Amino acid sequence: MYALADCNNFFASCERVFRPELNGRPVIVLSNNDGCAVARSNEAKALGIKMGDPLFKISDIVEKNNVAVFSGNFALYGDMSRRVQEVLRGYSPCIEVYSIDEAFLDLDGIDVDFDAYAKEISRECWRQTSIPVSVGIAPTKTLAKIASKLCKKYPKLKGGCYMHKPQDIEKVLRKFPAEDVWGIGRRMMKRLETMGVKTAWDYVSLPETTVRSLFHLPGFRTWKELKGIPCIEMEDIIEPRKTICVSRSFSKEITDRSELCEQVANFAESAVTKLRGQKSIALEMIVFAITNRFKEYAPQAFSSSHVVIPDGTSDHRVFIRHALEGCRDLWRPGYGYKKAGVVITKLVQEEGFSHSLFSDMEALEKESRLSSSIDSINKTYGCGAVLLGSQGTGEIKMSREHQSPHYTTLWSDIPKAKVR
DNA sequence: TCTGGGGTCCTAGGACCC
DNA sequence: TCTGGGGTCCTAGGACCC
Repeated sequence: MYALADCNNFFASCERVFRPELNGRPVIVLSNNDGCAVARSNEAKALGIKMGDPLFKISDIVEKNNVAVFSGNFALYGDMSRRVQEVLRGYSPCIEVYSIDEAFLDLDGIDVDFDAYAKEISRECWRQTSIPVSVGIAPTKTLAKIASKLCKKYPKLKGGCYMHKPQDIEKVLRKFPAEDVWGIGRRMMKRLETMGVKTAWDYVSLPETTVRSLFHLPGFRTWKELKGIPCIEMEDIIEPRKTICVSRSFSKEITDRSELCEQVANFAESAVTKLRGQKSIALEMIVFAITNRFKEYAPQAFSSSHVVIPDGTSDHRVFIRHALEGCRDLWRPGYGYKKAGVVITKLVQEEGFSHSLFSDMEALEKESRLSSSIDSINKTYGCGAVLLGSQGTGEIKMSREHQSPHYTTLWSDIPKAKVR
């Protein structure tokens, strides 16, 4: 059996933990730059606010209904996520953190009343973190996902749902929209519609040969999982990332090359910090900058530069130097760049990596010590405590007008309690 | 005025090998 | 006239996820 624990309206719920007066009031959380709604409380969903709606398009609804609006506060969400994971670890020795707000638990070898177990996990998450969590338990990951969605729909399930009898599963799948199944995306749904497939049960009822030929291996796996045959395994060991990307949209378009370079230096610094965090070495990267795709009449550009790092590096200064070369190379005058980023496309593990025969090992050693010092200072005093000159002030040009305090990650923002 | 960010996997096709 | 057979690796593009 597998459990899926999914935090309800996660970012919005995080904001409510420290602002309990917002319970009952619609809450939305915005993407970077205060662009789109990326999380909505149930009340906000009921108002018709959709995932990804740009704020300026829903400003009427927001004002009329006194919606509480927050800029994304990812330090807070990351920390709350970690707290929920801690609780979950108490319920299975094997957990896979699938995303910031979801985790799978392998329940193999655990012999309990699973329905009660699911409800207990949910209750305990709430008790320890004040985050509402839906827990679905079923014979496959795909079915566990569906079970957890049922919890959100039916409050009487008290946050936990165990689904395992074939006749129960059939009953659920007959009513469950195919497009809400994990693994069935928009493109696939379009094809399914033309075949008359509307529910998960319709999909399961397709012949195996049809599924395999039209939807290949991924679609076939989903089909089997819905039938109760597990074929998506637990990925409980954290593997190093195969690509690392840091990109942002700017609040204002950038038309000056040195300004763009400064931003790219900051993205590169952030990327190299992630790289070092997983003990990898970068061999290639792509630096890109794009214009505002929504401005139909403005000249459009997707400028990018492919940078090869011959000896590989995980050094702050060397990496940023290469990123800046890329940035200068891709720059085209006459465009207003709205977004840019750095993607590390080829990386290898530091362990076992051999430098080129002609590398200056002494210089490398020196650089490596400097890089480690940068890491430890920034770790102790916070990201951006030490910067390279090319990063300017270290700030990314973004608007964040509605950000909540860093309640759990900054000493200065810890809530104060008065004793009377 | 204003529109997010970061990943993974699979497949087909080309290059190259013997 | 007639032109093999089997591999691997890499990449781009498409699909999916949150």
